[in-house]
Amino acid sequence: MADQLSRVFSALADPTRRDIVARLTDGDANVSELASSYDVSLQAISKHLKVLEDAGLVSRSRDAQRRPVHLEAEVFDLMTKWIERYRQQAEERYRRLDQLLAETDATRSTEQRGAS
Amino acid sequence: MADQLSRVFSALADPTRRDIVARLTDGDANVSELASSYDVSLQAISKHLKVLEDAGLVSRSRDAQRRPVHLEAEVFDLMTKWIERYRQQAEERYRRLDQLLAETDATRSTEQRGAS
DNA sequence: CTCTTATTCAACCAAGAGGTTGATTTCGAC
DNA sequence: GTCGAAATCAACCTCTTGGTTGAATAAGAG
Repeated sequence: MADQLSRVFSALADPTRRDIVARLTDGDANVSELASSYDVSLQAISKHLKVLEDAGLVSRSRDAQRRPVHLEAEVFDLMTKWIERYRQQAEERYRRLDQLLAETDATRSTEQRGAS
Repeated sequence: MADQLSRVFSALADPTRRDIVARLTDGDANVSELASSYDVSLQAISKHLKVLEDAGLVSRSRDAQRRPVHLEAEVFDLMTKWIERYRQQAEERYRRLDQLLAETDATRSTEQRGAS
């Protein structure tokens, strides 16, 4: 479908799916266990889990008829890396801007330059 | 529409919009400047910017006919907080599990307890 | 085997997303 | 005032999404 980062962000754009993720930090759970918390059908939750699985956010094993859902924490790093990169770049830019503004007066008298 | 967290995740689920965000870390840009980088219409980019603005990821000021787009870094914190909370909880859970497994032998002889 | 439980598959539907093109607004330049 | 550039609005189209219900599959329990 799309790249993984898109799938991860897209998966977490839904409140029900974010709630499922939150729930899974307390431990693995079956589809029906998860479904009991929401007022949508079991099939709807099954679909949500497929989306989370495709994004790599959860994995599913097998225990008789049950399919325990397990949270995969590693994928969060992918997002964190993306976010932090741009957040830091943005902050860096503000920092440089502040510095530039602060230097405006000072530099005028001494007249020194340095390429970024 | 939806809660802000949903809007933010949803906004970043699109590769073009993520690219726009990346582009904006280099500095503000007009709609047409941004649009020139992509092979979709200006109107499509205008729509993308509206989505980013509704999510609080960018803001737009006015400079004659131009509408400079500015990246708002603060909103990233909202996501980071959400992600970190569950990532840490998940890691915490693994840590406790490891500890539990490690204690299984040791505790058997000394028999001491402590509620978490 | 048959029954029951857990889950998925399939078909369908309404609403939303992302794209298009054409018209309209907003402002500076002439 | 008129022209042109920048951007948005509006109508439309197609594909996706999140939901439904009903049937099918998988696997333990009787």
